[in-house]
Amino acid sequence: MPQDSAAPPSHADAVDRIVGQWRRERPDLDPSPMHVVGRISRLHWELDERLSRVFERYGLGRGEFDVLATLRRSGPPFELSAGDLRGSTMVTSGAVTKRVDRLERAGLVDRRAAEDDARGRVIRLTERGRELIDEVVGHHVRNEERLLAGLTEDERATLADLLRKLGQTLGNP
Amino acid sequence: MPQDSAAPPSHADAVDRIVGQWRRERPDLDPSPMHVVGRISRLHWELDERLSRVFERYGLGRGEFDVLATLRRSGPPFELSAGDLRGSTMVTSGAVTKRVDRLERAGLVDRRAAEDDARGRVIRLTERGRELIDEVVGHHVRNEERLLAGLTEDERATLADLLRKLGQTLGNP
DNA sequence: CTAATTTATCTTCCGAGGAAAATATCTACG
DNA sequence: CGTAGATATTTTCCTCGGAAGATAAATTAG
Repeated sequence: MPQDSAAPPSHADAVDRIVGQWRRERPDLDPSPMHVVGRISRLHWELDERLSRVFERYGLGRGEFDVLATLRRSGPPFELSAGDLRGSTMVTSGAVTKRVDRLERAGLVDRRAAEDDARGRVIRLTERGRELIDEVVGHHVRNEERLLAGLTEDERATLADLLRKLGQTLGNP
Repeated sequence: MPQDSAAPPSHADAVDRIVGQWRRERPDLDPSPMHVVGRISRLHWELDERLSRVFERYGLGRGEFDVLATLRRSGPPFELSAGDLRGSTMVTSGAVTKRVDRLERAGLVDRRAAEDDARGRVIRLTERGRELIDEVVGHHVRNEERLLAGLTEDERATLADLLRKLGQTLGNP
């Protein structure tokens, strides 16, 4: 008896079960895209959960970490405009304002008017902010490394390439 | 001149640029896990954005869609306890209560006491709810299909397998 | 059988971020 | 130069979901 292409893999996960339910209930639909889309969604949820634990240990939320990390990796003098931060962090301008508010209150960044454009504001890591993010990022990447430890080097590379391609072709076949 | 394993791919994306920044700023760290983790995060964001558009066209948010879809794919009689819904949708019990509140107000589900356990509540799709979710799900899977159109069948299968494996080994190497 | 514990759901309070309006400033054009 | 329209950021109001406590009912211990 030949293999059925719809046969579940040897170790089914929650997404396989969901796809199976849809096949049974709606045989007119092809739910196979969920194998990719649903897993990205679930993995994001689980990763976020685990990565947040590290941030919390330092009194940071995901949003604050993102801002600090964006400033840090931009290099000296560790400053960016609010608009730059919005572009890097994929949130609205209002959210950037509030994230920076919290970080400013905590003494991790400061704000000043831009020299050339009085509408603009320059957000800069303070010394404390730089020290903190440098420490957190170390824990963060080691945490990520640990989470990926179940995949071989080759698998990670293949996965990264496919995800890159998906991101670049999303909706543009 | 041999290839440098750190050389960026021909078509770098935002994550490649971020990893490059970290390599420059923190050469003591290995930011390569971000190639996978960072892309899952970004893809989730973009997918959520695009998938939500379909839900909005039917006056639904992601949360409401999740509940309706979970009830629908569970099969006749399209009813589950609040606890079952919590397990499937990865939110807290309070969030389930509120999602169901909204759906109940919209006449898409109804709630009744469980027969065997007076603490329990049974949430069931109404006729309108079933009709609506059946229509939305069709659009939804076609939307997902379109979003994945840039990947070949083989690439999708490989991607799905790697994501499944990652989910199953997360933090358990 | 009664009291303590556990379980299922809901309620209350709060924080994060989105949408859109409000401000302040810059740029262009007549 | 002066005003209309763009642009950068902040403010206001609102929704969603989390955390933790409240309720009510089931289960278990004695």
